[in-house]
Amino acid sequence: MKLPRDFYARPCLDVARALVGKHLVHRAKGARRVRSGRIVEVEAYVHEEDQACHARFGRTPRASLLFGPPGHAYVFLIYGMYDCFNVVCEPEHSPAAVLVRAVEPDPGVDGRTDGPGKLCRALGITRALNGADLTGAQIWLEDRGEPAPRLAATPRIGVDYAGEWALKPWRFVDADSAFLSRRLK
DNA sequence: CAAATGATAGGC
DNA sequence: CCTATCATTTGT
Repeated sequence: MKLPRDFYARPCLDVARALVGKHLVHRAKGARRVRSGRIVEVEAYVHEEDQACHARFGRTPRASLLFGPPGHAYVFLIYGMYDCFNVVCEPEHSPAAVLVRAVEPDPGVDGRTDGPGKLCRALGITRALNGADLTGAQIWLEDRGEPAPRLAATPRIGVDYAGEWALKPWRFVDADSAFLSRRLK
């Protein structure tokens, strides 16, 4: 079942934990098949005070989506060549998002999906989807009724510049997955 | 370990 | 305007 808007209108850390084990599904415009994967790794980015969050500079043009209503895609370009897919959560005016860092590819998906840039490439997710409604027909998340995974939490990857915020254990993974962007310690 | 590659934000 | 930086990936 497709996750409803209510799912996203909760505290970011709750949404992040709940997303592990759900499936990210993309139907490219005009495509007859979807490309999807089971989420095994996410990170939470929580409010302006979180010095790793794009909302730390306030409501800039790029970050404005984070301040908008929940249940929308936030896709940005990183290092000039990779897209990163995020889910906007929490009520309007409360900037927060969950970055999807790795999925286990569902059948029919080509290419690796064990990293935020790689999964976007393999699923065909680009900045054209920035702002897309996740309750729509283009891109969404769904619960396939599978058992909840065993979760582990670690600090977030690649945010060393964020000082004490870099130490928060806000990366959540399926501890039993072989498709993580990095091994668990 | 360093290159690739371009949008973004803050500073001047 | 100018440029350092960046929620990464890949190859040496």
